[in-house]
Amino acid sequence: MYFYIANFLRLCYTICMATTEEHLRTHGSKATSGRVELFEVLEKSKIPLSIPEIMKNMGKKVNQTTVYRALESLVEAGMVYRVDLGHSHAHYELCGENNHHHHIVCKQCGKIEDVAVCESKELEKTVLKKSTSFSVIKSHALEFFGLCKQCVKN
Amino acid sequence: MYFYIANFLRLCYTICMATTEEHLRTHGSKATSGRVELFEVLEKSKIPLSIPEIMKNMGKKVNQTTVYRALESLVEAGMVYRVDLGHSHAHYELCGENNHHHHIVCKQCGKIEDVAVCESKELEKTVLKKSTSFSVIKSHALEFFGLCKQCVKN
DNA sequence: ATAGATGCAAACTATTTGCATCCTC
DNA sequence: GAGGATGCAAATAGTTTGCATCTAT
Repeated sequence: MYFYIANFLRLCYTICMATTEEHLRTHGSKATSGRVELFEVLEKSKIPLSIPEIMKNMGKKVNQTTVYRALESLVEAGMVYRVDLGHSHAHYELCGENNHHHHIVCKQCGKIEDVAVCESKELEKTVLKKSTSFSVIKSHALEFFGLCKQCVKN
Repeated sequence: MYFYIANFLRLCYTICMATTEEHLRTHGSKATSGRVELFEVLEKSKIPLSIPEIMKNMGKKVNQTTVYRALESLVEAGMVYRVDLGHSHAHYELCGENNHHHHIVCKQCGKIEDVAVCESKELEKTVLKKSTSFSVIKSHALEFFGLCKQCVKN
């Protein structure tokens, strides 16, 4: 019985690894153990992570420079978003297939919540129509800043 | 004749200074010569400026720390916006009374254009409705990234 | 075999802090 | 006169670069 469960789990793991690795390769990145793990750290997180947070969440010790460079190439390959949350450092987040979203950040405690609202297509069309010197929009950033219920109470 | 023009210009200058100074004071900031000039540098610029750009545009030499601190208090007082354009440093821009707007940035050449599009009120309402843990929205950031016509050609 | 990925050291850039002095109100 | 504003020096944080070595394809 335990044998079968173990086997099943191993299978899951193999499949999961395979898809992550495949995903990296199809986007022109080498599937090194470091990048696979970096990818999975981002995958597990519900909110955008800073560089130190990413490094903390990786089991294996990785060099900071390597993380910067890996993220840079993942961003360029369109697998990762770089998010600016008004702190003076970047946060990173996986580009989900169908979960394009934005964020709302508490100015007091820093809490981050995902926001599903986005009429991106509409917005981008309007912007291009109004713009005099731009003809292509590749992406956009939309973040809200406010107070969470907890902080409003206090 | 020239005398009258000169006088007129002096009057304009005086009025302008007076309003800038008054503006600073009513927002709880002291109207020092440095802050007045910082304010006017931002006022003259059509696009958000970085710290080095601001310092370059100020006639008087000012310390970088002072600029950081002045901007910090102007942002807190709600007179200035801090804008993140995907570079790894902040840009600053005056909050106009009735010209709330956003930006589109060229990924290739860095060109910045203002974008008038914004259904802020609508958006913020929707966001609050959907959010589980937030009840107040103070502000939002919306920037577009793409390619300007010039860069598309090349 | 080769091009990309990594680690280390060091440079560079961005931002913050402490303290003494100055200036506006 | 008091408290905010400034300048200087130095610390801290964030990011980038060069180079030698390693590794996935």
